[in-house]
Amino acid sequence: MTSQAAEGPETVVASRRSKITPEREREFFDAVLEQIRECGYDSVTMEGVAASTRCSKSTLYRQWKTKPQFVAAALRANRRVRFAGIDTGSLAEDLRQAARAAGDWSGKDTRLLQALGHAVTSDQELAKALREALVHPEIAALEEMLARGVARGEVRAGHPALEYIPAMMFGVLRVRPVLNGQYADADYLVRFVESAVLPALGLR
Amino acid sequence: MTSQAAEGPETVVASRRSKITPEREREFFDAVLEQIRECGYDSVTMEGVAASTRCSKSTLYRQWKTKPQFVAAALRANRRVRFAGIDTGSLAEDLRQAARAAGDWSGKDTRLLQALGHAVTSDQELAKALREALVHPEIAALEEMLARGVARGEVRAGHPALEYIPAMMFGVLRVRPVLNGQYADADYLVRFVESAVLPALGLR
DNA sequence: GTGTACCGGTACTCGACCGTATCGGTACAC
DNA sequence: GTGTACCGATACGGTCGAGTACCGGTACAC
Repeated sequence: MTSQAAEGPETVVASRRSKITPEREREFFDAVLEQIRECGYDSVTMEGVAASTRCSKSTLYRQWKTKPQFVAAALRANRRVRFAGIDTGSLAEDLRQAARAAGDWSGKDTRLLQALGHAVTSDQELAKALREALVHPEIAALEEMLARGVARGEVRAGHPALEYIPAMMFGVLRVRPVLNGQYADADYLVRFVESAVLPALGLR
Repeated sequence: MTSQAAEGPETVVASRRSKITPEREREFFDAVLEQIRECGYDSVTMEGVAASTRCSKSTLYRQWKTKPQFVAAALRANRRVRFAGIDTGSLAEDLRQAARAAGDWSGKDTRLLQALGHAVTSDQELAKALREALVHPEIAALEEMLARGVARGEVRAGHPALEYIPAMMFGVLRVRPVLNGQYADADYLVRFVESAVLPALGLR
């Protein structure tokens, strides 16, 4: 519904939806994601989002049929690879930089992932959106790093630890709050890379 | 209210609450935890628990004042150390057995942790109960293993990876579903210990 | 047998939110 | 300037669950 293409006589549809600019849309998306982080998925209401963005509930329902669809759209719009473009020529340094980059976003992303973690078990589209927005891109970037390291001969191909590096990075990021009561910051993650990830790979 | 002590003339209060036996209580607790795993914390209703255990809402509210208190009580009653008593005399083998034990409970605990993960941010008592039921005991057991390994000289005291082992184990357990779409079973975790944890500690 | 305390059932109030409908206002198209 | 389409506001009916109140039944104490 966001932009039900075709069928418009000949003028492009985009010109019709005059009011909701992409910037305005971002406000809606930012608002809903922030409310999810703060109150959890279930507690987020369309009314709340409407109120906090000073728009009307009708406006939201005109654009998105249901809450999960709305949230999924927000996630897709939020897609962005945290550590894309990291390529220092050294796997160890790549991983350190990835850790730093992840640490800078840790709080926001962790809370979002946590808040949505259960909702996705009951909504396929939401699950897909979450994976494509917050999980897959980062995993793919990590795997590329590792592949480059292998290609350069820094790590033997088929090294058993390779398979677990993404899970380790993500996992530590994810559970630190519940273990230590604080989000994993860049320092913590870099030290983790130095102390556990690199040794596991036989690096350094 | 569960047992508002004192003041009873002289007969012990326990004899007064004749009907709800400890076994019956366990039914309530099991039911609510199961519903949390399935539907998430927010979606669990006292009505639902009452219905599924064929008791009255009044009965639940007589024992526990609010939903979070009820859930917290259920968690406390559920406390149990998954890998207590593991002590093979070898750190590597201890960790392997811990991985196996964790894998056997992976699905249940992971779902519970996930479902409650966000609710705890808004209820202190619930957070404490969750930590004491599912997190701290396991962490403590892990740290004991590690301490024994250090004491036996298998790992140098102050080894930098030591600090991260619990987070690694828990983290991998926790994020596997979102990365691979399946819970971490015993095999996966044992291979993880072999491939990443032990090498990180310089073992094996 | 009598009393008591708690159980299970039902009905209730109250508040929150969903999703819809209605309406006046306004930017933009032409 | 006129028309149109969408915005924001508000109001409404419907649902659902929290928590409370009441009530009849029953196990157990004595």
